[in-house]
Amino acid sequence: MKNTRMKMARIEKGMKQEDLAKKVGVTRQTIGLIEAGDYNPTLNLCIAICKALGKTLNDLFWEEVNEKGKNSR
Amino acid sequence: MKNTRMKMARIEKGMKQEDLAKKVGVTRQTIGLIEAGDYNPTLNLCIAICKALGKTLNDLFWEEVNEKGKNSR
DNA sequence: ACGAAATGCAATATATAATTTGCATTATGT
DNA sequence: ACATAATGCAAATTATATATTGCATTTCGT
Repeated sequence: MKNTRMKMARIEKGMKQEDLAKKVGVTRQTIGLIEAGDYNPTLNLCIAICKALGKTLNDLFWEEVNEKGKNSR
Repeated sequence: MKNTRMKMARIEKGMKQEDLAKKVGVTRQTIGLIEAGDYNPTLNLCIAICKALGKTLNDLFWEEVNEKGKNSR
C-alpha cells in the first residue's frame, strides 16, 4: 500500500533513497521496496528509518488505512 | 531489551502468550521471544499485535530507550 | 530535446525471522 | 506440598526479509 508518508519525510530531508539506505545500513532497493509498499520490513529497520528522518513509528508506519477511496469522513 | 510494555498490555487483556499468538497468527514461542527482547519482529506482526492489544506502535515498540539506568531525568 | 541522476524492476543468493518439537522451569490455585 | 497451567529455553527446519547485480524507466536541470 505505498508508503507515501515515508517518501515525503525523506524528500523533506533532501535525501535520495540511496542516502537514506546508507544512513540506516541497508540497500537502496530495500528502501525502494518499502516506499513502493506491500513489503514487510523489520522493526529495527523501521526504527532506524524513523530516527534517520526525525519521525516516530506512528508517523510513518501506523494505520496506512486508506484502502482505495474509503475512510474519508 | 525486554519488551515489558507489551507483556503488561497482554496481561491487562487477560491473555496468555498462547492466546495472543493464536490471535495474531504466530506461535507461542515467537510471542515469548519478542517479550524476552533482543528479537527483531516484522512490522506486520508488530501491527497485528498492537491491534490485538488495543495499542499503537509507539505505545509498544517506540523508544525502549532505557539502557541501564540512564535517561531518568 | 538532451544527458545524467534518481528510481523502478526482476532474478538469484544470503541472512535471519518464524516454526516445530521437546523438555525444563517458574508461577498459581487447592 | 502437590498438581497443573504458563512460560522459558534450545536445536533443527522452513519461510521470508535483505543483498547483489544488471538493466529499464522516469525525473529534473540546462
